[in-house]
Amino acid sequence: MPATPESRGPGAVRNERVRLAILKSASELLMSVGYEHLTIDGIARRAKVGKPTIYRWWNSKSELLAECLIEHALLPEAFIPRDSGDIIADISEWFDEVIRFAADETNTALVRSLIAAATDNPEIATQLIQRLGATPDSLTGRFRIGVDSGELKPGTPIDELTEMLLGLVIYRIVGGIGFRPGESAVFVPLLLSGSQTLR
Amino acid sequence: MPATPESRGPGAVRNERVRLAILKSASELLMSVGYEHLTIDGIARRAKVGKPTIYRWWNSKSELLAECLIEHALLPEAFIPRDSGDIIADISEWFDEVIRFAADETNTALVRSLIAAATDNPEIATQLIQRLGATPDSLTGRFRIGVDSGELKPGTPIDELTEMLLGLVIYRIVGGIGFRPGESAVFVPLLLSGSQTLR
Amino acid sequence: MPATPESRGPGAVRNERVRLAILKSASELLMSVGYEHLTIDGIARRAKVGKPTIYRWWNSKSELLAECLIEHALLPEAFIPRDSGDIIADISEWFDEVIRFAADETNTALVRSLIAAATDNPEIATQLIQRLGATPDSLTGRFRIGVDSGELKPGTPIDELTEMLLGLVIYRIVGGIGFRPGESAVFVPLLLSGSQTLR
Amino acid sequence: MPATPESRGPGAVRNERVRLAILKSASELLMSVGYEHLTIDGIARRAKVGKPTIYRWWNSKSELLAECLIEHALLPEAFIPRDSGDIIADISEWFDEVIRFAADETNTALVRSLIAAATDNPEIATQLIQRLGATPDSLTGRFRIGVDSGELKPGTPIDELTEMLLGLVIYRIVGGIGFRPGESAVFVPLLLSGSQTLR
DNA sequence: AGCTAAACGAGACGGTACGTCCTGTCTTAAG
DNA sequence: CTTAAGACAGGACGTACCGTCTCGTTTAGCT
Repeated sequence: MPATPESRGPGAVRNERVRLAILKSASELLMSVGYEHLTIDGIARRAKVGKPTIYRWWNSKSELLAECLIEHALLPEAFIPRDSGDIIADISEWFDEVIRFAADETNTALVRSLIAAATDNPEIATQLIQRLGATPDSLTGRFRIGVDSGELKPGTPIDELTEMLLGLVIYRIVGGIGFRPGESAVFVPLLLSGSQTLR
Repeated sequence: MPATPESRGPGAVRNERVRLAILKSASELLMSVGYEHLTIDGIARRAKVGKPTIYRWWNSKSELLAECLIEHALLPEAFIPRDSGDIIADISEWFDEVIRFAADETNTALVRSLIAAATDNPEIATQLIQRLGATPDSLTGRFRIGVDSGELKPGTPIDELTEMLLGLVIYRIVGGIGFRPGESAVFVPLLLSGSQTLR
Repeated sequence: MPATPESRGPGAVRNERVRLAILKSASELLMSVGYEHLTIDGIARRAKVGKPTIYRWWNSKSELLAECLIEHALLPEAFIPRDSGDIIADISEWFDEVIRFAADETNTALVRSLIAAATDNPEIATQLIQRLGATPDSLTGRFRIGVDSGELKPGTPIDELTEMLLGLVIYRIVGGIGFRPGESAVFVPLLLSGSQTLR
Repeated sequence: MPATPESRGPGAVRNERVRLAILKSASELLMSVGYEHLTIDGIARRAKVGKPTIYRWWNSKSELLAECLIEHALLPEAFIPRDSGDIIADISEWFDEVIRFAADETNTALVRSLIAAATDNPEIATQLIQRLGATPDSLTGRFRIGVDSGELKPGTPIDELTEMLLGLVIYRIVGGIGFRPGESAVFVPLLLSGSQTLR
């Protein structure tokens, strides 16, 4: 059982270097072999760490991966829409960035792995969609701004818009469908047309 | 790959009873233990079949599951929208049916397992989304009818509408978010508002 | 169960070509892979024969090998001592021939395999020792002649002499010890000195 | 290959209890089912041990059996001739003891199994013949004493005498011939007559 | 010449064991 | 008390054979 950070007795303290080596190894292995073939043994070997050290701090592979996400060892950059005042343009730009990201097969394999992992750990699901855009300072936030500034009608269901957009991304990645450049021109107006105010 | 059915030389023929027993066992076990804990050994034991018999016909767990889907041993009923002439009502009804289905935790666990499986077998992805509604005689078809009958504007991006709707379903199931009854009243108009014709 | 030879009704008769192909394959495989790795599947494959055809006529691997020995498909030549009138010379010559045979590693491997097979089939043991020399027209026979002609004392235990000589050969082959050329000059006098008559 | 005992770094040390349980199980199973039906799975099950634990320390069934012999888990008692001053009597007594041992069908089955095993592992051959008598403190040794004390002629080929005697034993056991009580009276004088000194 | 039953090739099948890999727990020695 | 190393029980992996069982096809004797 891990000691609580505060009232610590004698003895060595948790070694941060070790913790980071484990997160790094886990991330690298996930990217190279995928979730199915990711093993604790492999992570321990690569991190030059004893297996029990991993089990001491994490209860499962997916818990470890969740921490990788939280620590930005995986998916280091998030996708944040600009605020130019033109919501269609900004969301389209966000979408194009996602398309560019997904054009790299390594990235889609990684996200697929994370979706598989999310399947048995809600924390990973949460982290993953936040990283893709479901946060107050990303997609959701931009929609909020749109409502507040009058670009979008009052009462526009912001969370639902976000969910449909991210759902689409996940759908395409799981389905192995890929994106065509320029698709933002189809999706974004389709989704927002009913919510825009007439100017 | 074994000989094609037509040009058969000598030798015993594939035993259909055995094939069905395996599909049945695989389906039942997937539902009861989930993809992570689904084992070939377990399937063989439950089907009272030798392990090599499974490997003779399928190369992997996921290939076997794909055939389960194709043979309707898994997700036996599909979701097919009605055509009442009112597309909002029909799609909402479809959505409500999905919500009812997802209200059962067993079902969401099953779909989650299938999404995990789809992660390393595109065939499963294809089958899964078809079963949920991405076919010409289901969601996609109903949108098509809507366009043909004039309910929806000409040029409405039918496939994209389908993808967003199914993406949303997958998003919610992966994320473990669940649905609230009546949500169709939010999503369906949101999605279709821009595509409807004025009457 | 094969029909009794007498009361045969209609129907195809046992195919001699097939029988010989099986014996040949079994012999060749035994020589190339050894008893441990000899498989019925392999024999059937090599003989281009169905497995049940083998099981129809033989109940076990070792039974099949026994027939290989009987049919001289294995160890085709036997070791037969000459009768020059000088028993020491003749038995030594026999021994030297055995040494020459055992100098070939393939042969010792084969005999080792046969000893292993003899371990669970007495028929193979019988055939093997007969082929090496335990028959009335081989080693045993030559000893008999020696007694009859007065070279050896009356009452000399012929079978026991044979057993010790063959036992030695088996001992050396099992033990992987091998023979040194000229060893007959040690063994044969050692064994026979007490049984010779004074001339 | 695990680290040499001296230069040990960290890590749990080999568990002796486990090692002995495996040797014991292997020995018992060999005696009860024979070499042909001896399985690693069975040994592991009976020893309540994981299969990989066996493979960690032994590369094959026969290597494991060799260690059983070395550790006296198999054939615990050796056959050691007395030294009464009368070599014929002593070797005959040794032989009678072997006959008594071979009268038990369990024992001959065991030795047959070991001969089969020796067939693909020279170490087993070595151990087996040592246990039967080919050591300086057993049969070979008694012959040596005979030479030194003048009972046997100087230059008597000691090793060859041993080989013929043990070869005979193996011959009989492989051939399933068995011994008749009192046979020592035939064999021992036959073998030694030419080597005895006249007193 | 036609019939029929056996033998045959091919190969599916239920099983058992293989030897490997991984899991999660444990033990040891070093710091 | 933490850590690296690694032994351990357990269990699933995917493969190789076993011996039995269908299949269709071929073949040889009998009618």
